[in-house]
Amino acid sequence: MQVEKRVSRRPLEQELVSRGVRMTRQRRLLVEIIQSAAGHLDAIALWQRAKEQDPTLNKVTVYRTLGMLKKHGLVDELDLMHLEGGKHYYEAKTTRDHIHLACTKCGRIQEFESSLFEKLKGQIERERQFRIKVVRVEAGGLCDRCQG
Amino acid sequence: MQVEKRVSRRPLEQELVSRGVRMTRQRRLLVEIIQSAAGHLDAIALWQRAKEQDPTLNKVTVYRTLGMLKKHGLVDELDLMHLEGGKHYYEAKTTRDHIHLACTKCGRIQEFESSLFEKLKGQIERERQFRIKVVRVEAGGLCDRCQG
DNA sequence: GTACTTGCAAAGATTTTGCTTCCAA
DNA sequence: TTGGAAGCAAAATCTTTGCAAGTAC
Repeated sequence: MQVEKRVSRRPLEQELVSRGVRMTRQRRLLVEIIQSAAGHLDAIALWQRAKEQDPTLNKVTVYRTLGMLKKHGLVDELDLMHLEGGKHYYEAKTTRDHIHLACTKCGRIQEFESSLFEKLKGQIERERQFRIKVVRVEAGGLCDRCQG
Repeated sequence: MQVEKRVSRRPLEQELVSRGVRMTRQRRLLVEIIQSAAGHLDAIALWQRAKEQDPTLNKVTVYRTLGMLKKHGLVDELDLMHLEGGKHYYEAKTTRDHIHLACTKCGRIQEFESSLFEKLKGQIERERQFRIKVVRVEAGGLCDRCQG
């Protein structure tokens, strides 16, 4: 199996600096919010939080920063089964991939880690000679609380 | 493990009729294209194919028909890692879920079936008491042809 | 100083909605 | 016949682009 490239555990800001990315006031703020966010943020939610601290920060800057982070593989982009519209959600990439379970009734998002998932990735890389850079697993259905 | 609800192997049209869905000329055509399509179609591509046979068919009807099929669980909605924009792709739902591998270099989409994937779904349902209605696995990376 | 980044406005892409007319059952 | 579906136009939602002014290194 391919050795998975690990994302540094250092804060995103340090990671970016070490990659030669210019750190602006705006990027510092956005990156800090993404890192400390409890849940999954979409671009507009991120923008709204950022504006509390920097009211001049433009929405476009949010999209550009997210694009930059995505290009560097430092955030994962999620759809969460499009529970509400076609927007995307972002989370800082951790060392271990996880599965998102989206309840179609209450909207709750759970995360799930599994060694089976790791094995599945290994199987894909081996059997198809496919080098996985990013993988997304999302399930929609009813969570334990929402069943009959 | 939960017993998976199986989609009938009958053509989509029959399936819809048996569910009491009104079959119009437009729906018959769209459903036939989706079923016989080789790859994964987005709404506009589906519309363009449909217009060849029925030039009056409106784009909105395509969106509404896809929404109806999705609601009935008869198609899967995919993003294919947003290789080209934010659109969605659709495929007729088969009895067995599969994983989509999207090559970020050449754009090729491969499908991958695995008993590990089935096991993983079982694990999720068991350990989280989560009743999976739809699940989507998409991996982005380099396919065998695009490495080295 | 210079190349990269931001803000602003505008455009682009995709999908949804309101309403009238039409048609399948 | 009658409730649901289609067509049309317009709007809503999410994201990207062009360009002038600003800023990190």
